[in-house]
Amino acid sequence: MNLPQTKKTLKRITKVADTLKVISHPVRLQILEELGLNEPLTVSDIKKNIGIDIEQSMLSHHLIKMKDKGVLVSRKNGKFNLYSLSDRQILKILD
Amino acid sequence: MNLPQTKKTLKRITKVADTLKVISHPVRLQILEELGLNEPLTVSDIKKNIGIDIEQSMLSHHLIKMKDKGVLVSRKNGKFNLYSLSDRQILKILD
DNA sequence: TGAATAAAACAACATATGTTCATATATTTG
DNA sequence: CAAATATATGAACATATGTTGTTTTATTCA
Repeated sequence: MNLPQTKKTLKRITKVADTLKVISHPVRLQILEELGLNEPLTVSDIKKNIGIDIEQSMLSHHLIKMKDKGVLVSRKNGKFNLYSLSDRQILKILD
Repeated sequence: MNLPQTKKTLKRITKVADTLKVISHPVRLQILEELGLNEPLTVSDIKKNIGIDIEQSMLSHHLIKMKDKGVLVSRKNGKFNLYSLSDRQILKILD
């Protein structure tokens, strides 16, 4: 393999770094994977679905951080908060 | 886009997380990009080539961390240390 | 209305990470 | 051999991040 490459600006590279940084965590990757299979999902559904047992508040923190960085989006529906991927391209990284 | 996905084991996901974590830094991404264009490179070449002005020891730290996590490999040639990517697939992430 | 549910917010702390600076090691070369 | 060059190592510190536990806020529903 030999990808053609244009050099990226520092700004663009910093953006990539920020995105990677916020998903570089086992729980967060599992959240992404879960949303890759089924989208959108409520916080409680994600809690149920991902393999790990995790505190509600911890999960909420993870979700909000990823939302802050633009990896996830959410919309409210009654008392539920539905999360989804803002760009499914990110799933490629899981390989 | 709709990628077919098999759920990954926690171990595998943790491995991915570790790899992403160690490259989630603007300088490190630029190192990868540089090695993507021209490989292998000495530490001093990398220092010259990447856009940012960076301390020698800092650069060394970055390189060694990425090497520790298996992202880079290095071999010695005289007083030079030649670094290269251990898997060029990683370059895909830069997009 | 008040209990129950869903989720966010906040505070406190521990650990990890990035950074700087100073020093050490290895190799080449005059 | 001494000086110069290339790179790694290590200590010290600041900042960022993950984690836990507790408390709010919003919403539904009996």
